[in-house]
Order: sequence, then structure tokens, then C-alpha cells
Amino acid sequence: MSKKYEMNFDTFLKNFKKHVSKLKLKNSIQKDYILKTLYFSEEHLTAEEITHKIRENYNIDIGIATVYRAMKFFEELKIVTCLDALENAKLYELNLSLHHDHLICTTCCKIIEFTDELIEEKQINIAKNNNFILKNHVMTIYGICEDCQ
Amino acid sequence: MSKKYEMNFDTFLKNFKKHVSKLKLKNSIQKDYILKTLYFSEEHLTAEEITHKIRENYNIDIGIATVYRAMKFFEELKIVTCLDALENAKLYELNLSLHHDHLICTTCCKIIEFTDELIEEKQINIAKNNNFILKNHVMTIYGICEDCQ
DNA sequence: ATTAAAAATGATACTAACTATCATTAATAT
DNA sequence: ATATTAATGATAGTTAGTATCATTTTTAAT
Repeated sequence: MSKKYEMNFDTFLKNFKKHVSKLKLKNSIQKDYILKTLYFSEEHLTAEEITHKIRENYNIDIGIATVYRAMKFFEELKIVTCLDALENAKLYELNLSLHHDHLICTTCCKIIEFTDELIEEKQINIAKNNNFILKNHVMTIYGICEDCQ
Repeated sequence: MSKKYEMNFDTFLKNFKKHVSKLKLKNSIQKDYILKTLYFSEEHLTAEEITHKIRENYNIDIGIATVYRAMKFFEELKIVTCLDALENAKLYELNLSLHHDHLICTTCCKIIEFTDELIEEKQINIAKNNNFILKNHVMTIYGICEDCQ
């Protein structure tokens, strides 16, 4: 997962909370810690992993239901993306940088991110041609990575 | 779901079963009916829907575990594709025609299929650039369809 | 055709991801 | 400070999908 965001976490969080307030939605310290955990994670995380990391790293007693609720909340605000990987559980990632897609190894489940300007353009055209108001897209390529061949 | 395959069902089934035999894998009448159900369905189906359709339409007492097992079997043989739609359950579809991708309405869950030569090419390049042996790809565009706007 | 080996089937128990519920607590507006 | 509103945590509930196992089918060999 390509880290190194342009914005440091405190600035991002401050801005995001202001955004939430403007929408008359509620902030909470639990949401703060979920974002913090996603921000500093090197990997895509499941809801359960997020829960455990917050309990361990920040000693906050957060319930898993709260995490699932927050993920929906964040997804609606487009700040989090849900990735249907090969495992049972959904993976979540922060959405600070540009849109990107995924290349997944069907053997070791390694995930590589990529961006492609042409695919970005294409989806806009396809949505337009079908009279859809575009919301977002998911492109995932499956294959066998170098190490697993 | 764009029906009207080039091949009629009996021909397709005969060919497919020959293919299975050659691979030293086993056929069964249950698998035949699953393929028949997918072939003649106008929509993408869940495992449960497939089970019920076979019981009702053909009066065959098929278990849902068999359907799930068969779907994995068919997926490995690339004759069936699994689609992660917005609902809880996975949707399955027959793979007789060219590869296509999906445009899904987030309001009414309508699914429109599309093909794009450029996207097909792009995924080959991306896999190659990352030293992946390409297996397949999924591209899904989410938006709001004309009727729901 | 018979038979033997191997694997698929159906019934069902099980797992686990995710959701619903509800009493309590926290966040925001006045 | 207080009232309103909604989020939280605990937990029970739901359900898609899997594992198990006795039985039946399929396939290959004779």
C-alpha cells in the first residue's frame, strides 16, 4: 500500500472533522482512531483487524459493531474504499490519494496498487454512454505474481 | 444479460462434458442442470436461486452444497464468472461469450454489461508490467441509472 | 456388462462475517 | 448547563458459504 500521503495525519483529521460537522453529522473519538489506524497501516485492513489494532495500539475499548458502522459512514463520505479481495472478509483502505486499482495474486493474495489514466477516462465515457451518473469504479486484475510463479 | 449465444445448449453441453472428461474430471447430471439453468436465465443468479430453479423447473432434488461446489468447479474451468454485486450473495453467470464487464446501478441494482477493447488491452499491459501471469480481471462501474435519477 | 476406485452428492452441522437491538453514553446546538 | 440527537458497546441474531460423512454416481478397467 503506497503510503506517504501529502497531508500529515493531524491536518487531515482536523479537515475531515470539520467536513463532517458541516454536513451535520457526528464525530467521535472512535472514528478518529479508526482513521488513524487506516492512515498509518501499511496494509489494507479488515474490520476485525482495525478493531484489534485500536485496542492494542491505543488502548481504546472499541466494539467491532462500531467499526462496521464507521466503515459505512466513511464509505458514504468517500474517504474509505472497500475492497473485495479473495479472502472472506472485506478489506478497507483510506482514500487520501488519487483513485487506484488493484492487482491481486491468486496464490499469495499479495495486493499491488496501480493507477491508469486511460481506465479512468474510459469509465467516464462508459457511464456517460449508458446515461449513468458515475459514482465510482472498481477494477481488479487477478494473476500470479513473480514470487509465486 | 445479453442472451442469444451462438451455440445452442445441447451442443455447448456436449462439448463442455467432453472437455471435462479430457481433464479427467467428473461430470454429473446436477452439473448439467446447473449449466442449463445458467444458460437459459435472463439474469445473473445466486447459488440459492440456481438451486430453487432446478428443483422447480426440472424436478431434480439438488442440494445447495452441490451448487456451491459446482460453481467453484466451473469457475476454475473459466466457464462461469462470479460477480460481487451490491447484495449479500454472490451472483453467477455463464461465460460463453466474450469477456465483459458490468455497470451497476447503486439504487436499483440493475446490471448492464459492456465490453471495451481498450480495457482488455490495458489489463494485459498492467499484468505484464508487474510480472504477473494474467488470469482474469473484474471491472465494475457504479453509478445511478437513467430510471433512478 | 460387472466390478472397483474415486469422487460427487445431499443432509446437515458448523463457521464466521456482518447486522439488529437496546440500554447507556457522548456529541452537538441552544 | 441542558436538551436533543445520535453514536457506542455488548450481544443476540442472521445468513452466506464450508466441512463432514454416509451414500450414491461416475468413470475406467476388466
